[in-house]
Amino acid sequence: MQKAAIERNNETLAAQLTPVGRETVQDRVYSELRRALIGGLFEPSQVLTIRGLADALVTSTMPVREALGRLITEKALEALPNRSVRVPPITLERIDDLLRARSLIEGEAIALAATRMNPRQIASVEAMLGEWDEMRALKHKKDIDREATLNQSFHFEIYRCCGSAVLIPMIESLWLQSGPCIRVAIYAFSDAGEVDTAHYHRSIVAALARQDAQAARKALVADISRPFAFLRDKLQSASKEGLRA
Amino acid sequence: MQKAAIERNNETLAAQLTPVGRETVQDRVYSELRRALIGGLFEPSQVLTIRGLADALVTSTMPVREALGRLITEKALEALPNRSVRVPPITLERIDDLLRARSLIEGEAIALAATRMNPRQIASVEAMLGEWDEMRALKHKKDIDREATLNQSFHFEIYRCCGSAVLIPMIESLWLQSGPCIRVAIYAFSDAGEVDTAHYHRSIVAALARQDAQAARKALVADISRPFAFLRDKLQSASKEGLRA
DNA sequence: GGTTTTGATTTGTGATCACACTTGCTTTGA
DNA sequence: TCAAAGCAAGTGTGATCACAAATCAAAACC
Repeated sequence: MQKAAIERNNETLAAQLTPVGRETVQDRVYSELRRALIGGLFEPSQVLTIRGLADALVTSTMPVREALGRLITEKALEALPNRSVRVPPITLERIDDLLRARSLIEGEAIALAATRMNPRQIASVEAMLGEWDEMRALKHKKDIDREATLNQSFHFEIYRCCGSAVLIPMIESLWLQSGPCIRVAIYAFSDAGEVDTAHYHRSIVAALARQDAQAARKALVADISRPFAFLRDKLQSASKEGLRA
Repeated sequence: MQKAAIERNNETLAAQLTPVGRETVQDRVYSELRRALIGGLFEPSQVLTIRGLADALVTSTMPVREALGRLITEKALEALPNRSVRVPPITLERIDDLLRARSLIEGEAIALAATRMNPRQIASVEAMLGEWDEMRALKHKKDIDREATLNQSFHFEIYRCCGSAVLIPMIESLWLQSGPCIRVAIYAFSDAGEVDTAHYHRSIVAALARQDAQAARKALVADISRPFAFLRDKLQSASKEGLRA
């Protein structure tokens, strides 16, 4: 009965070894596709094939088809009547629709978070703000991927504080759906000249710091509206071009 | 070159034959599981196995596992660390969380619908109200399944008018998540004596008829709050019981 | 020459198998 | 007597195969 000794031994082992995790291949495929979608690696209307992705990800078709199915149910991808799957095309209605839904739900999440964040959590997002300036000062823009990742962390760090296990997955789904749209807007942005994204984030943090839920909601809506509005204008003028041609 | 003749022939055929559809087995499994979930055929915390469901549905495991994966991503089911899957258990926090999300999103949807419904659509949901009374008068209650189905049709008939392709799938996901909870509340309801659900629906329709978005939202929130509040009380007293025992 | 038909290739779907992990029970050993 | 080891049934995951539907290109046809 050396129970205590064994227990102690296990503890030292646990301290030395790093957990190897139990992620399935399907989970990795799913995460990777999510990352690609939010990061805008796929273009709107692009068709994806199971075997093509399986080859690219160096797995068999099985994990890929299940991951695709999951992405289709959360509307991150679209199943065509041909049974092929593509990333949803951009339309004016869809842009307005996504913006409205995001304003509603992310606005609610941040309003909740504003009343629940403790000083520790506020300091954490404030620190991200600083990290941001740093990156922005170092290399003046063009590191779009890094900036997008940081932006995502910033938002979800806040949303996590809303304490709702129901709202957060919905927000993730919305980001997944708007990812491809946003990305084309961002690229157009960086060509059209820099914009002051930092300003919006600063006013969000300020509102959170003084627990002003309505101000936080307002600042957030302004923040997420910007790329959508830009994309909207771009699409409208493009459709006018098309009409003229 | 009898193109026109062939075309005409095809048209007459199309008029005589009813479309057989192209639904896959996986789609049918998914729909069936959705129906079961919303209808409350599965109990909260119940564990589901792939092979068990495949046997019950008389298919192979393949369509079932893909359908389960989809239901897990929309939080209608829950993946345990053991890799087994169960319908999510009911907790107080989850009840409040679901009610808040549903009030927010379905409230927004009905507010949008209120400004967009045409007389034809309003007449349609009004007719459902009548159908309801009819059923209710014929066999006084106890036909819970029929009533739940009618309730679902009533709500989604309205939501469809909001014109948002983004909000509606989210609402479906929320119904899927709250299905098992609601069902235990409904059963408890029908034991605890009848309640006037018709009253709420009537005031919803009245608000819609006069295009009063805020009144519609308020009436809807009152409607969906009722079973949640009931369940909440039931759970609280039960936990007190458990504490005492 | 333009349209239809045919055939080859690609793709999604469902079934089945192999393997690893979990779980519950029995057996073993102190 | 009771905890630990061992065993057996059950379960999820990934790979592979068979098949039907879709796609595309060349060939045949009027």
